[in-house]
Formats: sequence, structure tokens, C-alpha cells
Amino acid sequence: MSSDFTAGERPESDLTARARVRDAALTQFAEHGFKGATMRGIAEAAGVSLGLVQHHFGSKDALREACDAFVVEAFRHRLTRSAADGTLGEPGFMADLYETSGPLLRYLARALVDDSPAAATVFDQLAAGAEAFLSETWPDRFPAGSTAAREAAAVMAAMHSGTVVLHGHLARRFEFDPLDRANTTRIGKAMLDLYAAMGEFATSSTAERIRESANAYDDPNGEPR
Amino acid sequence: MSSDFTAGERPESDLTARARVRDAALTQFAEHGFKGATMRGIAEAAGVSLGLVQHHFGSKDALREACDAFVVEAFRHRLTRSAADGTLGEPGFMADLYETSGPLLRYLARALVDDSPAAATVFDQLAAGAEAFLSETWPDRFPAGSTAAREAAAVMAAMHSGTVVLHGHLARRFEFDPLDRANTTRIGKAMLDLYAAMGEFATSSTAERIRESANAYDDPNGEPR
DNA sequence: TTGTGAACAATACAATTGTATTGTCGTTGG
DNA sequence: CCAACGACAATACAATTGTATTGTTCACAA
Repeated sequence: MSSDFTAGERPESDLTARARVRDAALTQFAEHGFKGATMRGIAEAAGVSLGLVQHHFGSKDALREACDAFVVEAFRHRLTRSAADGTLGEPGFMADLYETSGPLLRYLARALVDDSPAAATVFDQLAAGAEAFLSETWPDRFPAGSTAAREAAAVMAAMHSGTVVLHGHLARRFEFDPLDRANTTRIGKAMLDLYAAMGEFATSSTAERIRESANAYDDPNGEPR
Repeated sequence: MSSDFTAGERPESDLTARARVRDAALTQFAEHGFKGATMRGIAEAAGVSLGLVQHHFGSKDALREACDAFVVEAFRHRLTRSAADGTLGEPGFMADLYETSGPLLRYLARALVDDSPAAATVFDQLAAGAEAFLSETWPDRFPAGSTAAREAAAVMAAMHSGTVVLHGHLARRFEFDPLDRANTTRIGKAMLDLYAAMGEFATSSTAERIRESANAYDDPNGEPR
């Protein structure tokens, strides 16, 4: 509640010990995974004793739940705000997120592949936001509540999350320091270029052939429903 | 070398014990992560003793390296083949991959976020394939060897990998069993629909405004170089 | 003042886990 | 025939790790 983890620089010392432990846990979980992170490692990173970590959170599972709740709340804030001004569908949204709250996103990336319930919640919110964006922008193609909108939004959420979860590999290919700011906008621009090109591909005859072969796979008899 | 892990059904019993241990390790590592998986769990899943796992692979790290090498080789095969017939850029490629070699992909998904060297190799091959696809399809927009091609390809690799790494969440939103075949094609079709729509967005005036604001961020002075 | 409880630390303990050691059995090469 | 070697198993061992226990300090209310 009272951590400025999401806002750029943090004093690191004026935080309550409990908040410092939670922040350290977020980083350790993100870096080594839930199993890989240790209570003692978290305590050391937070500059407190092992006993204090237990005193405030009880168990390792409870600590994870606290981290999950914190991340869910932080992203809910962020997502509702971006959904309000309609920037959620923009390709730069994810890159921007990574800039302002790196540790949070790295934790979320881990949680997404460990499929913790918190990650599912955030992903669902992301997909819901994407669905709203698609339905508002193209009401004809993605009617609100349609499965077309729902499925396209899910894919959009997965693909855009991919640029976050795989941010390390992306950075290696871009040849810049993954922690360096002012470089994440290049990812957003590359996404726009890619979308522009692949948009043509998706409406080409080649793509149409792919769609048909996919239909044939879904329905081998080729009969109309 | 002699495992048909990548080909649909596997007899599970006519494999050499060493291969069965490797296959079990792939599944266990994919399911619980490297730290979370245990030697004893792998031995039990393979139906052998703990001692045999050590006898064949020496240590847990060596076992991971063996898994890495196997996965890299399997994907190299698959990618070079798909690059040959030009299907690598098609949105259904990833979904198709998931169908035919699910355990392999789940292992790769874990490796990608644990950033093992093997995952980096596969991702680089994926990005290289995507770059070739882009440069061949749009030589004007993505000239071979240009940074535009390189960066767009990296983003494409990350986004498409996202549909694999986050396949569990995708399946939850699609409301079908992630292990069920004949459903992954719907992901490919949704990707085409999304690309078609976002392609228009990427060429809209809104996107152009985004590009400009990104440029301003890169170069606050706005001065020409 | 006193005592009550929270913040914080140090230690003890049992379970897990990777690895080393030792042993058995079947095959194979001389 | 037998020695050697690899496949395979059982056990032992030390290190790590989560958690329980106990103790200390200090603020604050009665």
C-alpha cells in the first residue's frame, strides 16, 4: 500500500521494513522464480533478519500471496487508467509499462509462466482491456461480446505480453541494455512497423489460403454448418 | 537422438532408459522449472532409480544441458524445414508447433524465461527466420541486414513466442483444453484477424502521432542528426 | 511504574535434495 | 572360464531450506 515501487526512484530506506521485505521478495521471486528464491536470500536483500520475514508474512507461500496481491493491485490501477484514455491498445503501452515499473513486470513475467492465480487475473484484465479496445475501434469486425473479439483480444494480450516476458531476449537482439530506459520506445515503433506489414499479409491471398486450410482442419468434411 | 518425442504418440517403453530419463526430465523441468524439478521426481517419472539418472547424466546441471542440446537440435530441424518452404512467417506456425511437440515447447517456454543459453539459441534462430521472411516479403520496407528488419523480426519472434509461452492463459480465455488438438488453429486464425485490424491501426493517423511522440522521446531536442 | 505487545533477531530442527559410495547382475571380449 | 565393464539399484551423507521456538528491545497504555 505504501510503497513507491512503481514510481521511478525509491529511497530504499524510508520504507517500512515490511514494505522493504515485500519489495525484496518481488525482485528475488522475479529473478530466481518462486522455488529458486529463498527466505534467507530475501531477508538479506531486504537488509533484515530471517526471523523478521516470518514475523511479517508467516510463511513463504503467504509472502508470495502478498506479492501477488500487491502486483494485481498495482496493475489494476495502471490498466484502468490506460483503459480510460484509450492508450491500452497502442503498441507502446507494454514498453512504457516496462520502463516505469520494471521489477513489477519481471515479477509478473515469472508469475505468468508459473501460472499463479495472480498472473491469471492480470492477464484477464489485459485481455478484457484489449477486447474493449478492439470492439470500440472496429465494432463491425469485433462486435462487443462476440467470440471473434474475445479470441482476438486474448491473442493480442498474449503477443503483447510476449514482448514483456521475453524482454531480455528482445533486448539482446536489439543490442541494448535491458535496464536502459529510452530504448523501449523502439520496441513500440518496431511493433507498429510489423503490424503495418503483417496487416497486408493477413489480407493477402496467401493468408486467405491459410484460413481455408485451417477451416478444412476444423471441419474435415467441409460441410456448411 | 533416437527419441520420437517430437512425433505424436510415443511407445514409452521401447525407448532406451537414457532416452526415457531425458524425456522425463524435459517434462519435469517444463512443469516445475529447473529448481522446482527434483532428481528423484525425474527418476520416478522415468520409472528408473535415482542412481541411474546420475549414472547416465552425472549431475542435474549436466542433465539440463542434455535437455537443452536435445531441444535446440529438435527445433533447428523444425525451423530449417519451415524456413525452406516459407511457412515460418505464417501465424499458424507456432500453433502448429505446439500441436506436434507440446512437451518440447513447454520446456522451451520455461527455458526462455530462465534465460538458459539454449533458449537464447532457439530464439535467435526464430528471429533470424522471421527476419528472412520479412526481408523476402517486403524488400523495400525491411531491407536485408537493415536494423529495421532486425528489430521488427525480433519483435515478431517475441510476440509469436508469446502465444506459446502463455499458451495456458490463451487456452483459458479460449475456453478449450490446452492439450486438445484441432483447436490450436483457432489461435492462428485469431492472429490473422488481429493482424488485419492492427495493420490498419498502424497506418492510421493515431499511430503516426504515436510514432512522432516516440521520436520526441528518443530525441528531446527535436534536432535533425 | 509496570506490563503488554509488537518489531526484530538468533538459533534449533526436521525435511528435502544433490551427490558420492558401494554393490549386484548380465554381457562381452580374451 | 573369467575378468572387465556398463546398466542399474540402494544407501549414506552433507548442504540447503522452510519453519518453529525462544529471547531481546522498545514504545505505549493503565
